[in-house]
Amino acid sequence: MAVSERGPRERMVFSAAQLIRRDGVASTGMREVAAHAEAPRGSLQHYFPDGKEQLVNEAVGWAGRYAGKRVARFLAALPEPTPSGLFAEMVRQWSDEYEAAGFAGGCPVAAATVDCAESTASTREAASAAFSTWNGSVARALVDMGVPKGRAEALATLMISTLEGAILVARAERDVRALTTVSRELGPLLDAAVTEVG
Amino acid sequence: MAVSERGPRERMVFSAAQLIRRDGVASTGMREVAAHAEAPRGSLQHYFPDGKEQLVNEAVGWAGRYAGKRVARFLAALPEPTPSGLFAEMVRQWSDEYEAAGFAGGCPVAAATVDCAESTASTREAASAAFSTWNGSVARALVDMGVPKGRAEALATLMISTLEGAILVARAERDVRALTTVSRELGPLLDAAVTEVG
DNA sequence: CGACTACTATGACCGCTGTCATAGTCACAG
DNA sequence: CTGTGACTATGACAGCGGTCATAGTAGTCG
Repeated sequence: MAVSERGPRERMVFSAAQLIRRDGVASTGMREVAAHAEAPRGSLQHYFPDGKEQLVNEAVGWAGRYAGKRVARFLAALPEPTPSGLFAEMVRQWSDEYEAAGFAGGCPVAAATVDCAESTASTREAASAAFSTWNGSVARALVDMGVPKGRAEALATLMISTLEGAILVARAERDVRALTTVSRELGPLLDAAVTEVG
Repeated sequence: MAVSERGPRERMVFSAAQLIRRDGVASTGMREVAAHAEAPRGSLQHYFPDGKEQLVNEAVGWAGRYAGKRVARFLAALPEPTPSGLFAEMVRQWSDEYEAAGFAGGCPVAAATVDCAESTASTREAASAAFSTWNGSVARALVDMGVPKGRAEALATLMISTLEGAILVARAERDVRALTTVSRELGPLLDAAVTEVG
């Protein structure tokens, strides 16, 4: 974790995302974020004058953009891109992390949704935007593989929903079983969407 | 919400589940639970001597058993039980609630996992047990429909993961789109598991 | 009656939270 | 030098969190 790179502001956003994904929004303190980012406490009110809400929203936005960009990298890593291959990569990112580093963290967007959907409108909107960004990336990738546009949007939603749920179950069970299972079971359905046209 | 029925202890567990699913574990106060259950504050330490942790764990356990029992009721409501029909009912429970009462609440087990998986071991175990109970119910139903046992377990995990994720996305977007989408897209795959054998 | 248990009722405590106020440092412009 | 902006550094504050201590009531058993 190259925390020392980049400016203190970005470090704090990044640290916030990390801590939120581990402990949830409510249990993550501002002081804790500053300490984790090795940033001065006073910088919090300087860079984030709207307080915790602003910091959390930026962390969620960052996570959404990160997930979107990952899709492109997954595609590049695949010898020949297929929907099931993409989904397997998306899932593998998580199972790899869990097996290598333990089940400490989940998805920060999910955490923000659970903790803030009803209490903090702006954060709910940030989470919605994050899912939308991510969904767009995945759908675009599917279209490039030959899936019709409307169907691609639907399958992207299915992939993201299933992945999010499997992350949740895996973390509760401290076992990657759910992740490997959904990857295996969903694969054929996804590939069928491209072959059925050709 | 027939809160006044049953004893105060059960009411508090029930109220805890309701508040947790709306605001998350960390943002739900003990005093708030007592007030919501119209129970005396002093009863908290009487019925739950191990404090919040115990109350949360019981709420999670209650939710798991509730979800398990719902499966049987869904089956009874179906003219002829099919995997896709069961999944559609499970999803519909949520989309109906969201359309009728708004997007205030998510799944309490998901909330407990997000907020406590890393911080509170016993709650993580309770969540794991809840998922296991639920998974068992769904898998058993699939077996009764003619799905081979091993496959039934896997499909149950897929159904639950997908549903949990779709709940999350729907709540963030304040739109049942994700729910209806996954129900439609996953249906054929689920039914294929029973017909492919016969 | 007394005793004992189940449950209720409050008040106090400490720790932590997000936020604000104030003052300080530092680099650089005029 | 003065000043001006960006950033840092603390201290204080009010509010709320879960928990403990203590005392009270109600009902029941012996």
